[in-house]
Amino acid sequence: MNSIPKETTKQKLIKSAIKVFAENGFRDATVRQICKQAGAANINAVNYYFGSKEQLYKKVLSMVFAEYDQLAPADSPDKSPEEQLQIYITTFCKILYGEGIRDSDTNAILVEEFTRPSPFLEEMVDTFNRPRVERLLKIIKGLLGEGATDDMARDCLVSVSGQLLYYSFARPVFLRLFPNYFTQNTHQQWASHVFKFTMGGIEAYKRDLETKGGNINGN
Amino acid sequence: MNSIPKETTKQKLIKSAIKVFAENGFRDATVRQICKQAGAANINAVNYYFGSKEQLYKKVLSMVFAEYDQLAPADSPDKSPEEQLQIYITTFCKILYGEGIRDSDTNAILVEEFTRPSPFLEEMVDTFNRPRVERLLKIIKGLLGEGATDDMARDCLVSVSGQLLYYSFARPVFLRLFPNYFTQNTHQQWASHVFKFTMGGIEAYKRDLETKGGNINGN
DNA sequence: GACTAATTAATACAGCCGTATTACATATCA
DNA sequence: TGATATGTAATACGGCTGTATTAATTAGTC
Repeated sequence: MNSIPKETTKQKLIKSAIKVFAENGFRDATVRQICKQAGAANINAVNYYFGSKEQLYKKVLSMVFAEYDQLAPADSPDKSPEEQLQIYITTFCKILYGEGIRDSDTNAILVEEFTRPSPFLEEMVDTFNRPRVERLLKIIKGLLGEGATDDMARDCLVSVSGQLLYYSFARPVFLRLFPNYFTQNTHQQWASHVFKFTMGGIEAYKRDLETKGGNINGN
Repeated sequence: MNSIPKETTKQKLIKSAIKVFAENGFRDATVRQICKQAGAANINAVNYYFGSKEQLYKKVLSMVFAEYDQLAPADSPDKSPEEQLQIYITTFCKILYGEGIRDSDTNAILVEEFTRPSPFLEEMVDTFNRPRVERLLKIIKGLLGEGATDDMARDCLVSVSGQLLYYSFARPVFLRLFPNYFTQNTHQQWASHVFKFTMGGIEAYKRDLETKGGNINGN
């Protein structure tokens, strides 16, 4: 009894759905394809277990976001802002590009959702992204030091996010330009570059703040 | 005679196609929608003038890339590397986010192509992106100074591109996090931030190169 | 005007889509 | 065992897709 934790049809469907949604996006993925890839499951399986294609997608989406959330860096208020930033960047690179900067299905779903959002995105952003963003904003503001404005911190945050997400979004183009990159570089290397580069960018603001004193016109 | 430069049906179809492809992507755009939006044009119009939906898309794509290429910053070898970088960043921000950081149809098509490439992307990259990338690589290498490796320049290039492209890719998420941003900020402000931040990042490498001397292990 | 080419319009068609319906098989448990 | 819930399978349906075909209309040229 309880011999093999046999994978249920429902689980197989979700697994298959992640793959098919990743490859084709929500609109172009078909329930027939999902059922077929899930094994012997009949065309009707998606509607039987999830009600509709849309509800299955919502299920998959929340799982993907939750998975990312679980991997997100833990809060470590005892460490210095610099260390916290480093942890943040490193962890994020590992999440996105871990195991040899590979294509990941969950990543593809997130990219699709970012660029062509479904009605569920806003809810996901509020639940998962916002808390992390606010934490990172605080870290960056701490690094900028006295006189730093919220706008400065936000711009620097975008600079960090842009660097971190670049390969997620522009991989095909980048691969055409630098075909060997992913065979020769690891996500750790990229993390260490982003950290160094970002600290340099923040330093530039700090120097400005120090020389200009309380000057309010940052830009 | 020659009174009004009346817009031909073909032109109207292309205009309409840009809009519909931008809104729905190649796969989900329908020729019926394109023809309808082009005015009185019949369902058959796309096939009559372009042969197929795919060939119309290819036409649109090459026009979009060509338009971007035309707007790209001109080479200015008389200027300092720093000025050249600034021109590059400023011009690019204007291309992507000009006229008040708005959504642009051509931009949406490019994003779709970047994240879910069609068979035509590689050709486009070779023709349009590669020359600009190589030019920017040289500028960055010049800024990094002696001892800079190609890999360093490439990483810095990605840092710049990531910052420049962020809003193109992640606009919906960003808007949810900072709803007022685009009403209060201009592309010039973003350009000046990216330039400052990037120069800081490059400075960080320079400092390393100077203190470490000929040390080959950059990271 | 008359003939021809170019364009526009109206349908037709096969194919795929998500979903609903119905029938069948297999567990569950009194 | 037999009744009942649960899962699986086969098929049907209306709707939309890209494209092809055919007919009607317009523009251009002698």
